[in-house]
Amino acid sequence: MDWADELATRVRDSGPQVVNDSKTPSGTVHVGSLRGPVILDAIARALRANGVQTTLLYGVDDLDPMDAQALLTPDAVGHEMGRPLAHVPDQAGDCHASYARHHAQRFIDIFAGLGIHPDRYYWMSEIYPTGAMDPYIRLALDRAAVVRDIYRRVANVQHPDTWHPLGAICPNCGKVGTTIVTEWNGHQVHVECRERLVEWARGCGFDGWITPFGGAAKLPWNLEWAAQWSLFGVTIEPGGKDLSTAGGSRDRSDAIAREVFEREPPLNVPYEFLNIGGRKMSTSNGRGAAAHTMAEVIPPEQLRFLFLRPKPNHAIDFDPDGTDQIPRLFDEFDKFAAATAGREVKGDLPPGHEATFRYSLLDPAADVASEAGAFRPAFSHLALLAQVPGVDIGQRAEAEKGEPLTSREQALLEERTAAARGWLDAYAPERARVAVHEEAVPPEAADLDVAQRRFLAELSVRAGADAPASGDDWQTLIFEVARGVDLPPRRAFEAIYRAFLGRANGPRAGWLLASLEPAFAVRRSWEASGWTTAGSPGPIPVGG
RNA sequence: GGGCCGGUAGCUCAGCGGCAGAGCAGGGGACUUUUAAUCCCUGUGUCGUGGGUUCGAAUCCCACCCGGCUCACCA
Repeated sequence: MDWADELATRVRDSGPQVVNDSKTPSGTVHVGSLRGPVILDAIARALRANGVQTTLLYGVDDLDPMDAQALLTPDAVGHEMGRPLAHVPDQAGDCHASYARHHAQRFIDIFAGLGIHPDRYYWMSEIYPTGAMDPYIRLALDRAAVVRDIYRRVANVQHPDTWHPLGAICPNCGKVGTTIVTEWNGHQVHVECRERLVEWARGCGFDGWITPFGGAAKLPWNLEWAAQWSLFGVTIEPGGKDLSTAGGSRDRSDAIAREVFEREPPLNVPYEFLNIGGRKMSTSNGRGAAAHTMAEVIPPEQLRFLFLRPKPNHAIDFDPDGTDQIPRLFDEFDKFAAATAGREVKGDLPPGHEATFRYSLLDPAADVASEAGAFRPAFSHLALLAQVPGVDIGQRAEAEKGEPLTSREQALLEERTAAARGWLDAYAPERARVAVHEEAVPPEAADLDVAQRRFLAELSVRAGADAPASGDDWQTLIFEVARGVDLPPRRAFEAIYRAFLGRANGPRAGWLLASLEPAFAVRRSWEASGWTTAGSPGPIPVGG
């Protein structure tokens, strides 16, 4: 991801930078909408790494009108639709001051979990009453004709000549989505709260003059955006493709910044979205897409990595459902970590891979070398171990590493194990699942050759006699018996996997068998061997 | 209709003027404690199509085809 560092180099000599983004807290968030904030954070980190004094701002546009009734209780729809989000009561009733606070807080909590810590959150519902927006409101009203011209020219939207760029909050019903300003006399605006201005909310019919300052009115979206740039001195602001399209919101706000507020707009970093399975992300496209599920399965650093690895203007096609994309994401992350730690890695690495790793870390101040060098067991291996009862994953990881895990590595292991379990629950393809076929000998056992069947028969007899109790006991026995019948260990293990799991490979066989009912282990070995008490190998009684 | 992104090996993608690449999957082999481990070997693909520029094009230019997203009301 050299793009962030390139950007930083580009603005290095332009003085302090203010990076900004803002969001309307209209409701729930899906994973894809986190790409913007992650990019925002990476830009801020890259600027700081390049010695640029940087302020990271995040705004909550909570004076925007409530326009989604899905999250309102039915009796609240009529009264609340069209009112500023900050004035709508919290529907969840969990002690937030408003609907906007509730949703914004949930969003902010996600930020923190992803290592995103803006220097300041600002709330438009708090900014307007201070009068800070008044100069911009005045400018917008004075230059209403210019604004109308911009809409016509840039966005091909023709407003009536009486239209003024201001959203007054109706002094009678408190709604902002239903009002229209038709006149401005330099002190006051003429407001009409129309019953049917929009389909989604009802106006009260108010008609009169109000003073539009100090929180009595808000600027419409495109003007508010441009005014924020002026108010906060924003120099960089990434924008999703929904805004950054030609003739779209960003173009309009850019023109407004230049022609109405007379300020050069900030540098845009347009970014693409995250698609699920080549389709637009939504909670309805399958079990795979739900945001909370995704967050359970992908730890924060891998989620950051997912967003930061591709260039911002490349769409991310993520399809975790029934695929190995999540294990691959971990493998790729581990590869970047290994490379950053200076270890030899297979295959190619994109330019700037060290930066990608660094900016994927949760803690901006983390010791990159130590993080990169930390032991991380392979995700797919964990997913396998997680399916075997009685396995001590911590012990296994330690054995693999060859020395005790540090406390950090212990934490990584736990996080990753939880992710693996979540993946198995929600997304994993059938071939990644391991299940003991309890009912009958799996069909895959039919492929066993005579030597393997002999091994299973012998194993059954010996296990019946020795009663191995632990995984180690079983493991030793397996090797012993294999040696006894002159079968290479690899083929011996394959025989066990086919007989019990119906597949050619699996988790450590000794521990697998130790986790089963001893009588069952003995019986199944015998059944799958096709041996009879008479001692001759007959056909294997294969079941479903 | 406008905009953006993509179309390179079975899959995921890198390469973006100089001999078509990697990972994974697949195939073959080695390994007597190996556990989807490790190691070695294995890639003949109209680089979406058609033109053009160039000594040389997957790469630059033009046109087109296909796929996806997005904007065309508000935010």
